Amino acid sequence: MNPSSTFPTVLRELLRTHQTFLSYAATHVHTLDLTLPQFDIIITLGNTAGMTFKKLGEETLITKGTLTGVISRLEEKALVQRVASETDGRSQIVRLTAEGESLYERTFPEHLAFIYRIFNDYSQEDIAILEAALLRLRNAVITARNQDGSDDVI
Amino acid sequence: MNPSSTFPTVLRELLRTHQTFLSYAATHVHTLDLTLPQFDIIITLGNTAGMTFKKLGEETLITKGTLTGVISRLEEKALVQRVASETDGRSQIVRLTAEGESLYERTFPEHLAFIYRIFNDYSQEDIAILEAALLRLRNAVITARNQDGSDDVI
DNA sequence: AATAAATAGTTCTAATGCGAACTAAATATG
DNA sequence: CATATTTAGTTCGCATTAGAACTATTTATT
Repeated sequence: MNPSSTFPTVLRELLRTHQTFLSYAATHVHTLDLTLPQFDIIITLGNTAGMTFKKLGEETLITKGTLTGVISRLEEKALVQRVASETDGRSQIVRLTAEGESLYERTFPEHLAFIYRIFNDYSQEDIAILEAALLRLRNAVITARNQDGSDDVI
Repeated sequence: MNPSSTFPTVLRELLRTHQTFLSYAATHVHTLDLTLPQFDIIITLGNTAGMTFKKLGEETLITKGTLTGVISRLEEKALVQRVASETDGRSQIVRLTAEGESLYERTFPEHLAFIYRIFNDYSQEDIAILEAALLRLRNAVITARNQDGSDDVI
């Protein structure tokens, strides 16, 4: 339809929106001297007793290879700590230190307020529409992927 | 609403959808021995007489610092070339080599077909709704950013 | 014209990001 | 029980990614 667009327009819009949002979120997080993935870990661990790398990766969408490095840097900042799992010798539990908890308590509310400012003009229904549109697109991608001649349908 | 979610749910969904789409697109592009940004450059330059780094960055959403490296790797693969601009001594024109053109001609249609498979079940109206939802979100982020006590409203 | 400010690319640093290979531990299977 | 397979994290290689500092050139200002 639009010969000048490289990806179909709607997908380019997805990338653009994603990028704009990340850049917005980063402006707040960087004031805390943290990267976006690092802060994502902090708020994911907030109000929990900690979780395994596997669970943490699933929650934050960070792959395990990357996660090792992110956690190590947070450990150097003394915001999280690794604890060996008592039930599974392979597992490490990651949890906030006292300092990490304190950071979380102090910054999460303002972060949430910062993010929610985006939705000032949204009604509950507007948000539902947006979320449904995104979910549908994601499911459409998954469907396309699974039709890709491969049999690994999960 | 959902206390276990770190970012508001809808934004987490944006990240998830974005990631799922990129991963899908990459499965095709990697068969060409190219990264996603590299292929993005190829298809952006396809059917053009080339463009400056600045324009190319705007089209592909790749920042200039990153772009230098991506273009250099494509140049090593002999798919693009840098040509000094005749009108502006600061500018470089990037354009496809004959080999790059050939790659583009050969792979772009199949890439498009691969991508369009996502929208198999979408009507034109569905796509319009999705695009409008994404655009609205992006504009909402931009609005929030510009209200951030800063005056740099563009 | 001379200087100041803006622009185009490059270079650099630190941190993801993905995928593959690797180690150690747990589970499945015989 | 012994072996094979799976799983959890780590490590490594390569390529982005953003952002800041830098160079060369162009445009604005006076």
